[in-house]
Amino acid sequence: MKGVRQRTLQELLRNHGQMTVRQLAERLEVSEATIRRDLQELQGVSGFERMHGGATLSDDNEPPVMARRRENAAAKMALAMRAREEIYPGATIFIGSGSTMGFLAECLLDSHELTVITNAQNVALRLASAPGVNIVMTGGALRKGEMSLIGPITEDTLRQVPFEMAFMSVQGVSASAGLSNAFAPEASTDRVVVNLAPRLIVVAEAHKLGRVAPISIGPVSAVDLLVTDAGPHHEEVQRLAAADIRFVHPTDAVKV
Amino acid sequence: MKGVRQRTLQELLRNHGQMTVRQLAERLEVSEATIRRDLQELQGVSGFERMHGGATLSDDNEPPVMARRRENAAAKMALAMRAREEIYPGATIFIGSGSTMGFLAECLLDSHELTVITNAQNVALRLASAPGVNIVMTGGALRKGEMSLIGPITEDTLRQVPFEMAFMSVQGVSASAGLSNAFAPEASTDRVVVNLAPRLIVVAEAHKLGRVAPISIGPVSAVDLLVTDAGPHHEEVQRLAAADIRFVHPTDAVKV
DNA sequence: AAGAATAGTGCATAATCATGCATAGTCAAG
DNA sequence: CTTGACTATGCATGATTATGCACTATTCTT
Repeated sequence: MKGVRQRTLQELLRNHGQMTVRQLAERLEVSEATIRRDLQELQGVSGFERMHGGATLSDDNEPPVMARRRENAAAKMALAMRAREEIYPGATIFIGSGSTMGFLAECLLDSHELTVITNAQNVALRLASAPGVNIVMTGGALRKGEMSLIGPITEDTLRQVPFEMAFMSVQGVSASAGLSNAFAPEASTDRVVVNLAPRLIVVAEAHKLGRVAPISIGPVSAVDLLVTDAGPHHEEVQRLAAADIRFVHPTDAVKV
Repeated sequence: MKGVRQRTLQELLRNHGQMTVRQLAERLEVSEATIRRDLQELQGVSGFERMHGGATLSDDNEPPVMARRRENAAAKMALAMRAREEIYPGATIFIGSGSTMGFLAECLLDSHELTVITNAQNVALRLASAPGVNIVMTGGALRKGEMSLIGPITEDTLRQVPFEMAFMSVQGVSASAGLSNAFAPEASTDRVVVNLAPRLIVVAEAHKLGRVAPISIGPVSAVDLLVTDAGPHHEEVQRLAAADIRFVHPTDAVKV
């Protein structure tokens, strides 16, 4: 029954656009638990999104980075707002790609006399409506999922445009393995940023601490400030603290 | 129900343009507190703005280039479709900025093995959902109204990335004064494109023929093909024909 | 500046979710 | 057939999340 039911489920979703778990359970004459299991299995297979209460069709041409915007939005915004405090008027800063950096852009909408260099489309688009912000984009190949520009052209541009500090988010931050990312060409660009940044500020949600992605970007010692929502009891935070990394928490700053 | 409701909420806003918290609460059958929480979460996600009493679509920060999209859409699309015919599989092309170029991007969504170099955000965004199209953006300063990248960085990038043909639209095309644009920094970038393009295809609506904008971009002799919807009786068309410019009409090609 | 309307917040409750376990099918080998 | 391994499903449970209500803070109106 399973296969047939799941096929029907997708059909229903396509026709209705959105349905609650209850509706699906009634319509398909199975328990809600089963519907939930089905939805979990079909995650990512067929263009719909799971959400509390039900599921809805997802814009199929919406890049993943935009979808990730909705995940954990509050936490990301808190991190972004804390990161913003490091920026002073008149600064020239680099902002990397990722949904958290999109939130940072959001925080900067009413800045004055700020110059932002970025390789991220979502950042540039957001800031396009900020009258007081000057935007410079790096060139490069467009990585569609992330809406970021990467590759040799990006790196060349970065070397031509000096900046005072760089904000970036990464897949993994580990005291032993350093900063890491999953996708090689992107990691190469990130490495250039790490090398060029006079001051490097890494923003990482708690679950990224201790994680190690395939490609190394640089040592943790390159990090001048780590903005995270992991509490001081988090064991990776303690290891990072031992490695002399300064980190701050969204609500209160802690210097170690 | 949260997710489903929030999707509906966005739908409602898009349709009504503006709604009070109370209206939304009644329509969605939840308390006003819930609506407020929803609105807070959706802040910035889908172009609406929160305000005292409710929420309204925010179209004020819509860049002019997006607004111009709606003007004369049919004619622009016709021009874009004609321009597309010049593109062959495997080509590497440059596409400039402007709303007409946005339509050209639209036409290319299901191309295969195409590499597009562009300095226009609207073009890049549109093509981001085209699986068969490789996108390279030039770097540069973001000109917010046009959503285009201009300046020395853009020009440097252009010199580094060879392309086979360039599509651009300009403010003025005149047999005597050549190609012209209104904004100096942008014109400088355009001039580089004109110089670098092995084959230059200019797309111009009828009202641009004969017009002369303040800054010259290059001579008409640089144009390899002019795509326009002006009929052969148009007097500037006749002058251009006399200057040995090939031009084509959206529906039928005319070689002069 | 005062009053009214709207917004934000903490908390108790209700809804939804994930998971373990038992049962009922399903299929293949004997 | 029958047996046994495997899968699917429903139900119950504890955990998580969402919501409404009451209250306080803020913002608008006059």
